[in-house]
Amino acid sequence: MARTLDDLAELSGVSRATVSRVINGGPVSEETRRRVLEVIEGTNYRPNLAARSLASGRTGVVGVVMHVEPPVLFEDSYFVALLHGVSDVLADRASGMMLWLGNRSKEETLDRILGTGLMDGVIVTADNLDDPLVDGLLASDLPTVLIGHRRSDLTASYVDIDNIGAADTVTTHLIDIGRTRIGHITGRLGSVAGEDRLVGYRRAMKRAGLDADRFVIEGDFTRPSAIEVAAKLLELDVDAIFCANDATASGALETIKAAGLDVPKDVALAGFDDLPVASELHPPLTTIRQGVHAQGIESASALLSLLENPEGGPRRVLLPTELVIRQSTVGGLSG
Amino acid sequence: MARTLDDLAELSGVSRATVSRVINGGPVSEETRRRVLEVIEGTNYRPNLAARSLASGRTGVVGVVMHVEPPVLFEDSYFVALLHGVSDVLADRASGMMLWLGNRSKEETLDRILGTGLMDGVIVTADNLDDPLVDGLLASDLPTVLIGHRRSDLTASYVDIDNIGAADTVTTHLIDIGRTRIGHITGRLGSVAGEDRLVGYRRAMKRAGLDADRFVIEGDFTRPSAIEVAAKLLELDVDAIFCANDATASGALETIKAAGLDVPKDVALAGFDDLPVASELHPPLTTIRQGVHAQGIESASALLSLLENPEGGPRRVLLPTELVIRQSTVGGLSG
DNA sequence: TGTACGTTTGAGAGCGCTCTCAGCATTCTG
DNA sequence: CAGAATGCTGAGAGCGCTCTCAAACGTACA
Repeated sequence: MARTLDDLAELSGVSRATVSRVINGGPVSEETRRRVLEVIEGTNYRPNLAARSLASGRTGVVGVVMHVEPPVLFEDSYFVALLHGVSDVLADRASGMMLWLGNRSKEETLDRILGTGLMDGVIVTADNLDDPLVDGLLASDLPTVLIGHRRSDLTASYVDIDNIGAADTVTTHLIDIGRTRIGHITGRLGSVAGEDRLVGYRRAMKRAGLDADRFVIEGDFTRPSAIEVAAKLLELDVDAIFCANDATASGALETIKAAGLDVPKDVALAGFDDLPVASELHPPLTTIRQGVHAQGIESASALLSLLENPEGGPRRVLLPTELVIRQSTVGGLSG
Repeated sequence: MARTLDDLAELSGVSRATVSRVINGGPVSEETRRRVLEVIEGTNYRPNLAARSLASGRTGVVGVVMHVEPPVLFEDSYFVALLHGVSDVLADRASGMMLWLGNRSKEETLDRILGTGLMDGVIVTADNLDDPLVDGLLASDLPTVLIGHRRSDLTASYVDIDNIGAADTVTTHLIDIGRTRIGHITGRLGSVAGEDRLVGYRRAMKRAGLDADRFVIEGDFTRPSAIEVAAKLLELDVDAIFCANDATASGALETIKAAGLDVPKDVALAGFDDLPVASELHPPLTTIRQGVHAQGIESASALLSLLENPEGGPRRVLLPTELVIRQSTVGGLSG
């Protein structure tokens, strides 16, 4: 069984270099190529990635960094959806995907990632305004694509959505259906999405001449925290709540129901993400569809494109969002 | 900046071999070790993993294979929990984790995994009775630990639970509270867990002298399918349903409520897994706690132990399960 | 026929590390 | 005190691949 290029070379009567050319698509005469391919066909030869990497500096392996706390990973299928999109693209075009989760501190994780030196590039979720892991990756010479981005990531490649605009849109929808005492359970403050969605909420409220501060309460993107803080919002007698994501909305709904109130009659409810949970709630949730799977796909494509053509400058993709209106805000709808 | 072992060797006035010994814990005099470590401290030297791998055949990278369809990955936090447990252990003791999902066929995935040749070993979920991916990994020379196992995996290392016993236990619980027309929505048939839980259900029913076939209906571990098939079970006028997992129970609950029936008064309901969703349902779900996170931890530990000491024979771990009784079967309970 | 050029191929020098082997110094044993 | 055992170190041979360089062989043109 042929194990190395030299074995193949001997079997097909050419040099190692020529076999390498056949495998990697270098210039080889048709006849030689055919002969070598025939030999390869007959063996189960697999190139040794370590050797290739050592010689060429490339591995075909891409890193995916999602430095999130376990509870968030569980609670919110956002990351799973993202991962799925990324892996769809990588499975086709890269030879492997290394996953880095939030098991260790960001500093340690950064150190490991750079220390491995086995990846051609990384995709990293940039949730936080202040994030040494993202900073470190951008500062390194490892090609990096961000999912989400901070205003400071001027020269980075990223895939993102317009959080401010989308939050404005959904808040405006609540205003349009006649609500005036509209609460907002924020995402984790300090996170890009959390802060930006708050900005969008404020913008819409102010434009409508409504109080933009009184009904804001801090959440952290998780359902349990929403269950807790939603009660405080109800004490303020709100007639609508815009939640920073669907998991938060699911928690708020729980609290609203427990208080004996009706959605949407007493309190209209809206989320953000449009993950499967949104359509499974009772009533189904009005939310912002942000195409998480698409974000995964786009970020992986951007990274691969960056690797193929490093000279092409940073890749920047801003994906569209869509307001999905369901019965949690407009009760009469079917579906 | 020191980039290679030779750089370090020159800087500290010893040979490359000695520096390598310091880094890898070989026999070196205290003084030399101290001097070399001092030099290393001053640089940000990182060993080149590709070179190390090429020379030693080891990489410190471990593969995790979860060949599941995307909907399942979303629906069921089982896999996320598993991944979390695995990564907790690997983050400490291995240098990286490659993830392989179900983006391609099992044959192709197998080919890629073996082709990469970059992993010291793999952990693979062995869901299916018939699984070419698992067969291929076991037949290869890549050290492999299964999560779940088939009866045919006689010589393999695995981490598993007693599905039959646990299903018997939960079914017996339904019998104990006085139910006689107990339905079962199976997991995906063809899967080890699905089949074994059915066996456990049958065993308990037969022992109690109840009809073990009439109320069995096929599901596939997903919530949507459960919503659909639960209706058929209700037509048979069941007074309890044992669902093959929590996601299935969540779907069944939806259907039972939609039919205007009360849980547990009219229909008692039980699941399997004890994922977060179980305690979030209304009423909270009686289920089998199987410690998914622990399974992840155990499987990773088993693999690392296998890598450290290949002579030690296969590692086999059978984890305990626990019946968790909540209001979906015993209405009067608090909590 | 001679020169120039393009195409195809092979030789060989690494890539950065591990690991064996041998050499030397030192200590222990009888 | 000879000889054996032990501890530490350096030299050097790979691991399997890529990639540059130059050779060899046409072919085209003057």
